[in-house]
Amino acid sequence: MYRHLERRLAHHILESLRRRHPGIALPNVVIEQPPKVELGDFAIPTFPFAKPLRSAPLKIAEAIRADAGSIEGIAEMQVAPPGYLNVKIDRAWMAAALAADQKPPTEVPPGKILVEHSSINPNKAAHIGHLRNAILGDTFVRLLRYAGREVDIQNYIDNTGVQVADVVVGFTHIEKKSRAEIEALTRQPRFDYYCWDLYARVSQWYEQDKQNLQVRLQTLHAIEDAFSETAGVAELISTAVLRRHLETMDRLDIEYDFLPRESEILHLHFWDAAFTKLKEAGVLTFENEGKNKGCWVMRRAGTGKESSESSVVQQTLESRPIQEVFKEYEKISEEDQKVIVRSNNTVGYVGKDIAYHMWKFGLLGRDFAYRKFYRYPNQHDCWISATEGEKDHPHFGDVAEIYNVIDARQSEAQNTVIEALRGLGHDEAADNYTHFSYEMVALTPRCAAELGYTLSEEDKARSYIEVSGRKGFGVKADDLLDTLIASAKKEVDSRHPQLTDDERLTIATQIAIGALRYFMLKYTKQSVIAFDFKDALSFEGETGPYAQYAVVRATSIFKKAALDPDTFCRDVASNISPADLSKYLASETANEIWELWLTASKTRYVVDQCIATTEPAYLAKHAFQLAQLFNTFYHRYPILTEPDEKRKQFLLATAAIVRRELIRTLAVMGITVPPVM
RNA sequence: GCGCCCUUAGCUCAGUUGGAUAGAGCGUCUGGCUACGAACCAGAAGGUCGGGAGUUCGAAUCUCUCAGGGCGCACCA
Repeated sequence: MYRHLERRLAHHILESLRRRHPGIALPNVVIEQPPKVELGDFAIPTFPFAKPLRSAPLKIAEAIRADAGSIEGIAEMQVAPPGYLNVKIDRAWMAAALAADQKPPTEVPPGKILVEHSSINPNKAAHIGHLRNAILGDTFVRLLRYAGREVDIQNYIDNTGVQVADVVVGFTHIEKKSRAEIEALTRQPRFDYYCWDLYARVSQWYEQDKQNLQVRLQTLHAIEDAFSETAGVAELISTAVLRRHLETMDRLDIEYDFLPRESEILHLHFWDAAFTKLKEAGVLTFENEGKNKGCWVMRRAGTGKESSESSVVQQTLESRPIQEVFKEYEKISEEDQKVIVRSNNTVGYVGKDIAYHMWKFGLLGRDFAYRKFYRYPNQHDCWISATEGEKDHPHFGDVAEIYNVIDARQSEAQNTVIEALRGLGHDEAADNYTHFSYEMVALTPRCAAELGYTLSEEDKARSYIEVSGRKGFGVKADDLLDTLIASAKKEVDSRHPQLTDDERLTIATQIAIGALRYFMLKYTKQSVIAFDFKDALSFEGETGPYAQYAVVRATSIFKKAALDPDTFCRDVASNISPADLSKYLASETANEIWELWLTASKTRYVVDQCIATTEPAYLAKHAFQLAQLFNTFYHRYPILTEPDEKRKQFLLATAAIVRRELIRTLAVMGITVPPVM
């Protein structure tokens, strides 16, 4: 409703200016927030209009005000020096709309969206870096769904790469385990932890003797042959670890719809189909000389295509033979080449990714086979790719837009895939391809020391240290969750000894997840998170539990009043007359409470902003702001002891609406609220 | 060397398309619980927004430049 009103206002102002000054090109109407609520709810700077209209900002503001007439939902406009038009919302009107939970009609763009996130190598336990990815991705999915979009969630599984090969080497060459022994191990709890340690040992083993790297190459090669014994072992291990990843993420209420695997991209010959098209379109060129001799290469993204393009134009104008110019244009300098097909005819990661993304947009002409892989406790099925699958399955792929939640280090590879699509003539697909890029999670030197790693003097001076799966250096996702739950449990135990242990554990788990998810969302994507247990385990201040606590407080008011907060909330619109809303919100002293209503009305506005900027952190800020305003309100206005019955109803309504919006906001972040805490 | 990102309070970070007195959390200090639960609230101290130049009525925000830091730039994924 807030967003709706803002748009209506912008439109109205622009129209009125156009009427007054026909034929003059006008800049966009900027609408922002005045620094204080007393001044108004929207502020329109009129400076940008001064030049085109040849008039003073204050005069323009005055003219707009005079022309405005009445706008539904707007109470009044005031001109403020040096050149603002401050607009006040009709508080009772807005509050009534919010109380009735009115949602203005919005047009949902057509087409399905595919969000790819997590994509953890299935060779070891998930760590905090993977948590950031999954939480960002899952929250973005929830944002899109809140906005009414249809979304498929995919988790790409690289089950034939070096990382899986390394663990296979560990089992078969270092531990010399038989297939049966490995199979028995996969049934042990937290098999992924076992692999975590083994993976680190394999890396050491390679370092001990470079000859050992030969084993890796052989293993890698053997895995690609679907019928080999090694491929069977790799499949066994990667599937078991994958299952563990799904379990870990399910603890955070993160689910997937489909798990496309690299093995199927290989075995179903996705690449062959893509390769043909890429050659035809001239995206790939064959190198006859230089260091990439015998390879099929393409131009690396962002490597000066524009300059060569303009030089082509230049040279064409000089009327050189077109073939010669074309040849020069095609020629990519060695350092700008990205090898897609190696000289031994095997295809690299980027090539497979191009094929996979053609499939995503329905441009490949091939499809996976599907079978059910994992059923969540809520009965939702997660499907996995297969060479031969089940007859009935959901339709995946062939979508209108995609978002790939992948860390910033891979942006060049991502852009190369986008350029490949563009080179194939699929500009629309390329435009609808978003690399949802975020920075990594590192450890503070203190945290690293706590984990028992000895640091160099250089490392100690850094503000953060990168985690390394290869060194087994990092914080495992399940360990962090366990620590968080134990820490929350201790608090809950002391606060609610009357509850059963099960109840306390459930509450502690909700708090732990709230803390973790909020922690991962409060930082903007481009900020490297320097992880520290002290910050992550905090339940005070700008944290998830702070926001959860605000809801619990609101709930407890209704409990004490013997009211059901949800039904009360539903009936608010009919229980309180617009006259009363107006009376209690319009007075000069009501600014504080109005600010609470106003903020509560912005949930959808913030959601749209998060989607448009692919930045979920704004939602975390919104939740915190709402909780903070509510806590102040809670402290300042005792509700149950309010003698004026009508005012009491109004205060209860305020609590009910804020509670509703806060619960919704937290839900989009994947955070639930316990009944008590 | 080329490309992308970052530099805001003691620490960790916000600051939407340039707009009114640059904000929050933590930490420090001072207060507030016989309660709609203090996982909270009120208050104080703390900033030449890395340096410099430019564009603009107006710059933390845009441009250039310098300094410092991070990450990419494999016939790895």
